[in-house]
Amino acid sequence: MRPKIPSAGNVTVLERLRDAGLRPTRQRLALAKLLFARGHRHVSAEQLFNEAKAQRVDVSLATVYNALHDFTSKDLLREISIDSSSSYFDTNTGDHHHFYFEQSGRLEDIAAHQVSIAALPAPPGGAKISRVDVIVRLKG
Amino acid sequence: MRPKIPSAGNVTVLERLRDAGLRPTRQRLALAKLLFARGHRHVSAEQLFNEAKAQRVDVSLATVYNALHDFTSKDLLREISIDSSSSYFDTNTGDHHHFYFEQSGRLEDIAAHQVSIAALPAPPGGAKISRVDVIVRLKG
DNA sequence: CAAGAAGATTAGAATTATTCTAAGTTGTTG
DNA sequence: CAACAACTTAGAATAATTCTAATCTTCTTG
Ligand SMILES: [Mn+2]
Ligand SMILES: [Mn+2]
Ligand SMILES: [Zn+2]
Ligand SMILES: [Zn+2]
Repeated sequence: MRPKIPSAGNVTVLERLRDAGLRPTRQRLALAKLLFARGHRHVSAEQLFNEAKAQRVDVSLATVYNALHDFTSKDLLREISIDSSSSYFDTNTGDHHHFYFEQSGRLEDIAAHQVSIAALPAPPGGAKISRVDVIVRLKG
Repeated sequence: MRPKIPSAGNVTVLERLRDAGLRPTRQRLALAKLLFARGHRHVSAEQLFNEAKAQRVDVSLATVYNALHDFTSKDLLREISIDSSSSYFDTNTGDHHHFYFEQSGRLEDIAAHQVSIAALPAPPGGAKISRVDVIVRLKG
């Protein structure tokens, strides 16, 4: 069913998982392929689960959640909470910002260099900044 | 138990509700007082519910949610979703931004004038900006 | 003031995203 | 290959939020 020697398309994904210290299981490979195959994406757990089902990838919802969190903790993904109804996972882990289409719930990247935050007050109590998120909410 | 003629402290809150087109019920008055009595706040539904209980204000959790959403729809509050675990309601509805203490989950205001966003790309498809949120996440 | 209507409250059930549990399976390493 | 840790999973559990439908309150009008 699945090759011992990974087929071409899997190689990069497999290495990516190994480099991150994650075992390249069938489930993780399939999910990583869906996530990283082409371009950057913003997906919810439910969305990814449905994509997997559509492609006959047999994986449980618990595993989708586990994988998303594992990938996030290894910096292969970034978790975004904008809409209280569910989290999004962003395959773009670099420095960037977002347009948020309020009516559809869709996210679109804004390259970091397109936004310039000229001034920011010093964090209280000498705290360290872990990241600055700019969310441009769009109506209609 | 409760005065027919509102006591001094209630007057402003009562007017605020009426001006917003909301009936000043006992529950809304009590919650509005907790919310707006002093300074700006960022509270969750559960937090507000607990404060009400602590002050012997008899109000159901459903009413707390109803009031928070009613107030939000009348622009007396703003809803913020940062942490996927629950929503915050912000009594500061003016233009401003936030520090977010990742470990405690606390929010602190940053005055709008303290942040300057020099450049922003035009929204795709001619969409209109409804608001720009800057969230400075603080670790530790 | 006395309806009556519109609006608000509420207990408790329902919903839903997410997490947990515990048992079985698989990947890695020597 | 053996042994162990890591992973997957069905299904139960959790927790924030919403819904339902019955009961109150507030407001308006005569
Ligand atoms: Mn999470
Ligand atoms: Mn809401
Ligand atoms: Zn992104
Ligand atoms: Zn605020």
